[in-house]
Amino acid sequence: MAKVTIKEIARRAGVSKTAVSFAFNDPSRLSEATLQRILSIAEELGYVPDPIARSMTTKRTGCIGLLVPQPIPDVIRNPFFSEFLEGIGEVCKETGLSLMLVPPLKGSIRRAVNDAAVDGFLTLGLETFRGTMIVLEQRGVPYVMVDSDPTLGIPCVNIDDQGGARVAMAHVLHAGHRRVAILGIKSGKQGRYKEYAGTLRRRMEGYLAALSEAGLPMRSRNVHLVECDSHANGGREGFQQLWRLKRRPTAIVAMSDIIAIGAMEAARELGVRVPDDVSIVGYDDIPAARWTQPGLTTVHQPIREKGKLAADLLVKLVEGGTDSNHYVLPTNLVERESVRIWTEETTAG
Amino acid sequence: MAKVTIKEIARRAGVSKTAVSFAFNDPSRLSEATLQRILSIAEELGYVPDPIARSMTTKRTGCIGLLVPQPIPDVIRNPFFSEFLEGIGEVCKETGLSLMLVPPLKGSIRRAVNDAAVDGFLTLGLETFRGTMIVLEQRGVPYVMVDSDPTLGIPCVNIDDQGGARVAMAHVLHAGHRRVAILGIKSGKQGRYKEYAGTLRRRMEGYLAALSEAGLPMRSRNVHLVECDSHANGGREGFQQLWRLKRRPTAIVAMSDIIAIGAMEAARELGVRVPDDVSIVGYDDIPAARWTQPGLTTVHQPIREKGKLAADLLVKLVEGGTDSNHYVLPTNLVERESVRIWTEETTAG
DNA sequence: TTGTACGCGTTATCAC
DNA sequence: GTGATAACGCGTACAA
Repeated sequence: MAKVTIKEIARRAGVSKTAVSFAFNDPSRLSEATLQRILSIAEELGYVPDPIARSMTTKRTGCIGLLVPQPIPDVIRNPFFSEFLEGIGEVCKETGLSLMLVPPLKGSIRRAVNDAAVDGFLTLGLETFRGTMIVLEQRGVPYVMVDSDPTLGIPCVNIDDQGGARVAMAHVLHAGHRRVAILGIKSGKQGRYKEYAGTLRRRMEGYLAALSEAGLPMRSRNVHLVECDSHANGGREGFQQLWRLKRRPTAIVAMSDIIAIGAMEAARELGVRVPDDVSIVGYDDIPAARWTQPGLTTVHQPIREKGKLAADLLVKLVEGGTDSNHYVLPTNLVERESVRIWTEETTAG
Repeated sequence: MAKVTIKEIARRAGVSKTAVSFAFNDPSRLSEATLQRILSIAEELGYVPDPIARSMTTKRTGCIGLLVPQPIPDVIRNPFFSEFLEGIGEVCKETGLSLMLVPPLKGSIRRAVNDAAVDGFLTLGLETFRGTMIVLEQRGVPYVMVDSDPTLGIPCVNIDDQGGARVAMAHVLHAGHRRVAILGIKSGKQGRYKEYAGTLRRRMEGYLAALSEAGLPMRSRNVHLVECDSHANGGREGFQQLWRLKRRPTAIVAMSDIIAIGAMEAARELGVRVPDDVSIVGYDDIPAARWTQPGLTTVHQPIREKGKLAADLLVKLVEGGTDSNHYVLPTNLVERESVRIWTEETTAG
C-alpha cells in the first residue's frame, strides 16, 4: 500500500495540511465537524505520521545514542555493558526515550555520529576521545562522557578507577603474594602501559601504586602484564599464556570481572585450583561474580548508577539545561573466596 | 553556535542548495572550481548534514529497531538478551547499521513503533503480537518476529521450544525424580498455563508431554508450577517459595537459565546442596551456565545464531527483498553437573 | 477557525 | 557538461 500522508487526508477532507496536523496535535483549534471528518478519514486510511518528517520540525527524535568504541558484538560480550545499559534503561523507562547503540560506522566514529538521528549522545570508554569530542561538538547535540579522561567544560561521569585498582592489588600483596600478574584490557599499545589513557591508565596507576608501596617494581621478573580481550575467552587465553611462564604468578589481578571469570575457567580446565593454587581478583563486580565457585573477590563499582547518572545528565542537557560537572563515583573491594593467604613455604614452582 | 545548513553554504558560495549537495554526494557533476569553493566554505564553517533531513529524502535511517515487550531494564537483566543482541550486532557490524532498542512508550507499543525512526523492526517475544502486527503493518516498514507464535506471511524465527522442554523434563524423570517443580516465566496469567502463548506455551507443552509420558499428571501434588520474573532475583524468590512447601521437589526445571541460576543462589544461601539435595535444569544455555558450580545442565538454544538470522532476514527485507519463511532452530540438552540420580530411599522429607 | 509559508537535504527534471 | 527548480513529509508561527 502506498504511504498515507497528511496531504492525502487533507485532499480527501477538503482542508489544508495544517488542519489535519491540528486534528492530531491541537484538536481544540478545529471545529468539531472538521475534526471528526479528518479523524475518520485518517482512521479509515490507517494514517500513521512519518516519524522522520515529524522530527524535522520538532527537532526531537525521542532517542538518545550510546556511542561505543567497538562493534556491538565486542562490547556486549562483557556483562559490564549490560549492567550499564540497565542504568540507562531506567532513565529511558522514566522519560519514554529509546536508546540507540551507535558503533563506529565501518571504523569511522565521525560517520557514526553524523548519521545517528538522536537527541544527544552518551559515550562509553572512548580512547580516541579527543577527536571524538570535535566530532560531537560539530554535530551540535549535547553529550555526556563516561569512562574517559575528564575534560573541562564537558560533563563526565567516572569512577575512582585508581583507588579501586590500588585496593585490589594491595589486597593480594597483604595476603603475602609476591609473584603477581595483571590481566589487563587490550589497549592497542602492546603492553606499553605508560602510553595508556583513560580508564586503563588510571587502573594501571592504582596497581603500580600498590606495587610500589610493597617494594615490588613493575620491571621485575615477579610482575607480569598480559593484555586480554574484554570477554571470557580473552581471560581464558590470558591465563593460558600466564601458565606457560616459567615463573608462574601466585596471584592474578584482572582489570575486569569477565576476564577474571575467563581466567577461572581456564584454571579449572588446567586443573589449577582457585584459590589454593592461584588467587584471583577482578574489577567491576558484575552479577556473575557472585555465581562463580569460588565467588570472585573483586572491586565493586556502581555500574547501574553510573549509567543512570550519565543518562539523567544527558536528559537534562537535551531539555536545555546546563551541567558540565565531573562526577567520580566510589569503588570498594568486595571480598569473596578467590583470594587466599600466601606464605613462603607454600611457594613452589 | 547556530546550526550550519546547506542553505547558508549555498548563499556564501553564490550557488544553489543543489550544488552544495552535489559537492558531497556527486562531485563529478560540478566544475572543479565550484566544487573546491563549496568544500572549503563547508570545511571552514564546520558543516555537518542533518541526519533527519537527510533521511527525509533517502527514506533510510541506517538503523534497525528491536522491539522489546518490556522496559529496557527488565529485558537486559536476562543475559539471554545480551547474547541475542550479540547476534544482531554481528549483522550491524557487517552492514554498518545502528541498533535502536525500542521499549513500549509509556506502556504503548503502538506509540513506540510509530515514533521510532528505523528502517525495520525485529520483535522479540511479544505476547500481544496480534495487535502489534497491525501496528507494524500500518507503520509500513518491514519486520521479522522472533520468539512469537508463527504467523502466515510474516517472517518468523523460532527455536524448537517444545522439543527442548520435553528433553529437559524427561532428563530429570529418567533420573528417577518424581517430585518436580517448574520455575516458569511470569506470564501475567497467574499460573493458568492453558492460557499461555508463544514461547511459554510451547515450553510448557514440552514439559507436560514428558510428564505425561512418565504418568505424572500436572494436577498432582507432586508437580508444581511457580512463575518468576526473568532475572536472577526472580529465580531466587521462586526457589524460596518452593522451599516453603511441605512437599519439596527433588528436581527443578526452569524456563530460563537466569532463573535457574537465581534458584541455585537461593539454594546455596539456604544450605541446600545442588545436585545432592535438589537437581536443577535450565533453559537457554547462556555463558554463565558454564561458570556456576556445579555447572548447569540446560537446554542449549543457538541464541546468537537466532539473532543473526533474524537480523540478516530483516536487512534483506529492508533492501527490498522478500522472505516470509518460518525458521525453527534446533535445541539440545547439555549435561553438566546440576542433575543427579534420585532413588526412592534417598527421598526424605 | 483555517490557510500560507518555512525549515532541512536529496534528487528527478529541466534549462542552457 | 553545469547547475537551478521543485517536490518530498510534518509541525507551527503567523497571517487572514
